[in-house]
Amino acid sequence: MDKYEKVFELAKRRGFLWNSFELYGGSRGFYDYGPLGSTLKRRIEQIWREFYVIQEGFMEIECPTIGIEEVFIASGHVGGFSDPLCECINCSEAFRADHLVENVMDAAGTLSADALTKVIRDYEIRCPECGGEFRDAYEFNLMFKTTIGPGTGRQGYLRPETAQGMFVDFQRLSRFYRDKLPFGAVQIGKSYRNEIAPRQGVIRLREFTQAECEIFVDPRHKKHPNFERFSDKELVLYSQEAQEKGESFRMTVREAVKAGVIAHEILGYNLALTNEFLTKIGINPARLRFRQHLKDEMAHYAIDCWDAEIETERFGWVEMVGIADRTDYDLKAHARVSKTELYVYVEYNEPRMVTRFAIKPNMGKLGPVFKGKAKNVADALKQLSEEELSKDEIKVTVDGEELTISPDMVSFAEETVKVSGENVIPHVIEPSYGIDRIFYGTMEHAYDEENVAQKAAESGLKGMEDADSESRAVEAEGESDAEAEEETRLVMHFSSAVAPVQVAVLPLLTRKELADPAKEIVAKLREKTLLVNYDDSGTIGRRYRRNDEIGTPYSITVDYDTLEDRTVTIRDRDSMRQVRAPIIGIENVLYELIYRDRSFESAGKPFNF
RNA sequence: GCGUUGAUGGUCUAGCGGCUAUGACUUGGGCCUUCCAAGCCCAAAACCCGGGUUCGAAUCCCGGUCGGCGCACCA
Repeated sequence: MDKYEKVFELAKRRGFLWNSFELYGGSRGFYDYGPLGSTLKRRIEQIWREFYVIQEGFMEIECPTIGIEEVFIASGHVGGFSDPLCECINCSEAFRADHLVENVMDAAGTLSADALTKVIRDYEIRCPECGGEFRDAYEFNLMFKTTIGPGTGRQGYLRPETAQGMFVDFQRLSRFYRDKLPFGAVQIGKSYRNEIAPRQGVIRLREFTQAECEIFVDPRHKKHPNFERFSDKELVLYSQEAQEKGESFRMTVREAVKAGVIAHEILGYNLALTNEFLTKIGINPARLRFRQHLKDEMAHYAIDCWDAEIETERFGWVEMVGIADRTDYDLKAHARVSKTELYVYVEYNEPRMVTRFAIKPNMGKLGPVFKGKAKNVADALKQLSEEELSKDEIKVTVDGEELTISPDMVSFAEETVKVSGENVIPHVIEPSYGIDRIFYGTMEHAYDEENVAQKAAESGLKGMEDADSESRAVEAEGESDAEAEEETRLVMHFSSAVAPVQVAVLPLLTRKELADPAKEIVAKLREKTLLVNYDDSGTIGRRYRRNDEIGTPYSITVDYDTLEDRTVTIRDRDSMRQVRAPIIGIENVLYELIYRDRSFESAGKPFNF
């Protein structure tokens, strides 16, 4: 069993992840989040909100998961989010049609499926596997199609990314932020891609959750006002150059921007922010790096793009977050298709006096002469130079017809006007998070198997060595060849910021006199909105193990001393140490342990070590 | 999508033509005055789906679904 299998086994068993539609045999590319999984995922998302919405101030919006066709025509997904495929008649192997004709054609990637079919026929291209002939090439679009409304309805698509919603709402957002750059918006939600072959569990799904942020910035000033916050932060960078050598390096954000490794401050700031986020939710910083997209891998419109990748045991380095400078590509595309200008008016610090050549066609005279064409004539006149306008007979060409205009029909002059600003199409900086992958990464990086005896010795726990040697003696008597099996415990080292259960409350024995105070404590903790698990089933050791497995950071145990002095023990998951603390105020102590980084030793008097 | 390989309680697994399908862990109820799996009593729980061969199929054959791996794909 490799780590992926172990993590999945635990995830399934403990209610983190289940295959969807299992009752009916399942369907690839879909997963259910179980009770603990949903909670863990929501807590990850909530921390994301704290970063982007609360700290950065990019408000959250929510758009439909179904989009109308125009949106994806503009975004390029209708035309470009597909690949031309071609299958062999003989062996049914599928190939990229454009790859097949690459050797005989230039720009094969731009050809339609029909054109590709023709090229394949003309050049008699055969299957590289078996030499068979090919069927016609066809486009396989990765978007789920649907119909809006009854009958033939209107063509709709399930969104393949949440980003388009922010672009489509650009004008409203700009207004909301009082037309002042920079501003941004985020969206957390489901997106859909009809993957040809989903694999690797939750790494590639057909329905998945994205957390995307679109930051609209002034293209001329890509400095970050708060750059100092992270400028001295060291990141592990795997730049284009570094990839050639195959070795990543550490560098501060400031240096990286200065050296041109990272394109600009805003991108650098956002890389550091992502680093902060991933580390906070429990990604191992030693297995986290930022990889720059290679030139041919980057979208043609992007200036620079970095993926936050984490190392997993089975899949190697996996992309978790993409952080790109998408320039003005998206806004321009939507402007073109919607025939609406999308820009922000940016005022100058000082109004500028601009001298320009102004042409004023005299519509009162042009109108009667040219009737319906007058407007076009006026437009044509505006294109002329001063020299051409100074002639006795001015000639313009309208709809292929050469017309002569007398000089009194148009006036022109140099004029000086005050210009106080200009229209700017913002550039978009986009951090885009794959929540499901991050969820898996959090699980894998939290997963650990520990030798209990060793752990107990490290933490200086009393009484456990005895128990251990006793059991060994029993085994040795029973079976001569039995190796003294070392006890291991499965433990999820979730950060208490994301742990789906924060405190377990355990009566030492299932007896009313212990259960009552335990339930009292549960109520107090819940009042502090802590996530509490009450568990009275099985021996105390078993319950500690159970909670280790789901990553509960703290366990409170009620024993018979509790009845004497109203104190309980608090156990720390990672060290397995315990302290004794009074029930009064226990909810505040736990709250501080979880949210205020209070040290465990300060929570009470040492117990059993 | 192609090839390959697998699918047995919640989990891992034995069985590979023949009565009520193996075992472990887990789980539920109870016992237990004391803190880190394997204490005691009791209980619950499985042959992926559909066809075929056969007197008889978890077991053999075919198809499907799902999982692993390889190829292809991954805006």
